[in-house]
Amino acid sequence: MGLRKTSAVTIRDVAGKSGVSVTTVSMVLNDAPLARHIPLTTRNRVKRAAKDLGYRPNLFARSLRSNRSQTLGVVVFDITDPYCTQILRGIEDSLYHSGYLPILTDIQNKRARFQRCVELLLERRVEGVIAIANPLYLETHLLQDFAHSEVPTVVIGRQLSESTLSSVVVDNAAGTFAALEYLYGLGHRKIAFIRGPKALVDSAPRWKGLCEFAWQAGLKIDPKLVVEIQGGNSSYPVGVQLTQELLHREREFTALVTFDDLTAFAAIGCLTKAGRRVPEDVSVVGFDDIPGAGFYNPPLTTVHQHLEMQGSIGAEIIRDLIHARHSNEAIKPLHRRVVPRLVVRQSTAAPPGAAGIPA
Amino acid sequence: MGLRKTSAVTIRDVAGKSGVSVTTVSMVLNDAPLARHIPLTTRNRVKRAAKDLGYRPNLFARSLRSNRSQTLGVVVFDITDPYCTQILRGIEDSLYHSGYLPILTDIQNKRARFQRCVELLLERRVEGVIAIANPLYLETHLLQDFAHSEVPTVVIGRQLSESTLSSVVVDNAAGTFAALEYLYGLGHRKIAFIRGPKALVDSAPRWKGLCEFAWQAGLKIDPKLVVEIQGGNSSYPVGVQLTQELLHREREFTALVTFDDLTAFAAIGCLTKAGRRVPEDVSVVGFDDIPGAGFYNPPLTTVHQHLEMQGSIGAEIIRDLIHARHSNEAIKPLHRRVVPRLVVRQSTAAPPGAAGIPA
DNA sequence: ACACGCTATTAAAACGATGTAATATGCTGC
DNA sequence: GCAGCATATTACATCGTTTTAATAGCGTGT
Repeated sequence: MGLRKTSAVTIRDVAGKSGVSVTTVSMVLNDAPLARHIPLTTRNRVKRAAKDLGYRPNLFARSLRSNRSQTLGVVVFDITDPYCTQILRGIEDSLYHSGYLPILTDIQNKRARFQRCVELLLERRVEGVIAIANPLYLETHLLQDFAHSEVPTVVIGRQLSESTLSSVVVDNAAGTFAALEYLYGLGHRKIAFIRGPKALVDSAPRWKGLCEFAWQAGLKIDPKLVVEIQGGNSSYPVGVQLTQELLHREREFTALVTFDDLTAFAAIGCLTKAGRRVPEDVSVVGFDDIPGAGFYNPPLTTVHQHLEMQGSIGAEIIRDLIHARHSNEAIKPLHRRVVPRLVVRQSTAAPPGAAGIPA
Repeated sequence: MGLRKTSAVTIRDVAGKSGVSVTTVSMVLNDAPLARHIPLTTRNRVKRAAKDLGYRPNLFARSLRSNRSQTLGVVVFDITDPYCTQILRGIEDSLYHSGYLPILTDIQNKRARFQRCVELLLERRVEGVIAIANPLYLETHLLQDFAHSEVPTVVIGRQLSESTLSSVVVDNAAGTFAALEYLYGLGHRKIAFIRGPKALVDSAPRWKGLCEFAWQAGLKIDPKLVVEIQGGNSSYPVGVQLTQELLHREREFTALVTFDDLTAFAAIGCLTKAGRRVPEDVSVVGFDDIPGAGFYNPPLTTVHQHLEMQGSIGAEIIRDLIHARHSNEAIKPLHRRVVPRLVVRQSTAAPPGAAGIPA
C-alpha cells in the first residue's frame, strides 16, 4: 500500500494482464448475474490482476454509464451549529458502509444560498437529499425541485405530514412535558417560563407540552411568570433581558423553564449576577442538550433530542426510498418522530423551602 | 424556475434546437479559445437554446473526458468539533464562487477511518485535499498517498515546514505571550498555569510563549503554581482536578492561564465552587475562543485563533497549487502562519489588592 | 486559374466503464 | 451427423461531453 500513483490503470489494463476481455473483467469485478458461468479460476485470475495493478474503477465513467452517482446531498443551514453537526454525525455513521458518499452544502443561514445549494446538488446528480431544516424559515418550495426531479428527499427538524417530502422530527411537546413533570415532582409549584419566539416552529409544540402537563397536574400557570422571546431567534442577550424582566416583576419563582439551552445559559448568568443561586434558589431547565450543557456552571438539566439518531433515521429513509425507486415501487413519503429524553444534571434541585417532596 | 425535470437534456438537444453541431455548442458554452471565430448571432442562438431547454452539462461526462473532477476533498477529524466547523466555514466561503465543491470526510477521531477517508477521496478523484490535523495524532504517511498521486494537499493545524505537504498553522507562542502580557499589565504577579499535555503538539509552543514573556518581563514562574494535563487530551473533569490540586498547594495566585478554553471552563467551575470569585479573586484566561466562550459565566477572556481565516487560507493555497499543477509549473509546498488575537471579556480583572496598576 | 489565408463549422475519436447480443466450444440424445 | 442446450467468452454500442483535425466557403493577390 502507499505507492499507487494516479490510477491510470483502466479496466483494459486488467483485461490485458489477465488475458480476458474487458467485458469479463467488468462482470467478474461487479459479480454481475451473467458472471455465473465464469469458472472460478478465471475469476481469481482477474481479481488477482486487478489487485496487483491497483485498479480502481473510474467513478465518472461508471456514473455516466449507469446514471447512478452513489452520492447523497446533505443541506445544512449552518455547519458551525452543533445542531447540524450532531445530525450529520448520525448521517455519516448510517452511511459509512453503504457505498454512498454524502456531499455537504451549507446554507449559512442565508436565504440566497439555498437556491444555489439545490442547484449544486442537482448538478452533481445526487440520488437523494437530506435537508436539515432551518428553525426560522424553510424554503419548502425550493426543495420541491428535488421532488420534481424524483430525487427522494427527507427534511429533518420540520413536521411535513402531508407533503411529498419525508420528514424526521422530535416530539417537542413530550420533551417539555417531561421537564415540567420532573420539576413538579421535585416540589416546585411557582414556576416561570421563557417561551420561544413565534417565528420558530418549535415554540408552539414546546409550549403545548407545558400546558398539557400543567392541565393534567392541575398546576396553574401564572401569566406574570411567563415571558416570550420576541423577534426571530433566541440569543444570549435576549435571554438575559427576559430573565431580568421576570425578576423585576417581583413575583416569586423557584424554577424556570426556558425555550432552549442558550436561553438557559443566559438565565443562569443573569440569576447568578442578581444573587440568586442555581440550583439552590432557582432551578433552571433548558431544551436541546447542546454540547457544553454538561460543562456549564452549573451543568444544565435539559431535554436531549437524540440528534444523531434523527440523522441516522433520515439516512435510512433515504436509502429505503432510493431502493424503492430503483425497484420501481411507488415511493411514498415517510414520517418519523423521535421521543426526547430529560437529562438531569445540577441546575435543578428541590425548591428552597420544602426539601424533597417525593414525586 | 422550478419545474425543470431530471435534466435529460443533453448537449445534443441543444445542438438540435439551435441548428448547429454539438461541437459548436460545447465551444460556445465553455467559451473555448477556438470559439473566437463564431459570430455573435450564432453564440446567442446557442445560449438561448441552452437556457430555454434548461440544459445542464453532465458533470460525469465532463469529468470523464477532461479528467477534472471540480472537487476538493476535506478531511476533518471530528465534524462535531467546533474547531473543525469554523475552519470548514472559511473553506466554504473561499470556495463558494470557484466552481469547486468540497466533499467532506470525517475521521471521527478514529484512526481506522483515516485510511478509508483517503481511499474515498482518491476514488472520487479529488483535485486537491485539505486536511484538518487531529491535535493528537496525524498519520502524515497516509497523506503521503496524496502527495504520491500528485494531488495537492494542505494540512491545517500542524507545522510541517520541511514536508512535501503544505501547511497552515496558528502562532501559538504569540497567543500565550499576549495573554500573559495582558495579565501582567493588569498587575498580576502571582500567576498559575495549567499546561497542555505532552501528547498534543500545541502544548510546547503555547508554553514557550509564556516563558518568553516571563523572561522578557523578568517575571518569575513559580513551579508550585504550574500543573500539567497528563494523558492524551484536555477535558472538563481533568481541568477540575488540576485546579483543585493548585488550590491544595496553598500557594496564593491571582490569575490562572489555562491550556485551552475547556480547561478554563473547568477551572472557573472549580474555583466558583471553592468560593473564589472570577474575576474578582482570580482572573482566568483560556485559549481557542471556542463558541460559547463569550456566553460562559462569566464570559471568558481568551485567545482567538482565526479559524475561519485558516480555512480560507488553506483553500487559497490549494487553488494556487492546482492552478500551478495545471499550467505545469513546479508545485512547491507553501507554509503560512496566522497570528492570533487576545479577546478580552469578563473573566479577567485587576488583582484583588492593587486596583489597576497601569501597563 | 490557383495557391493561400481567413472565417465558420463539423465529423469523429477519444474518456472508461457496462451490458446486450452474439459467438465459439463442447456435450447430449436421437 | 446434427439439432439442441449449457458453458465460457467477447465485440461493440452506449452514456454525454471535449477536442483534434478536417472541411467548406470565400475573398485576394499573382
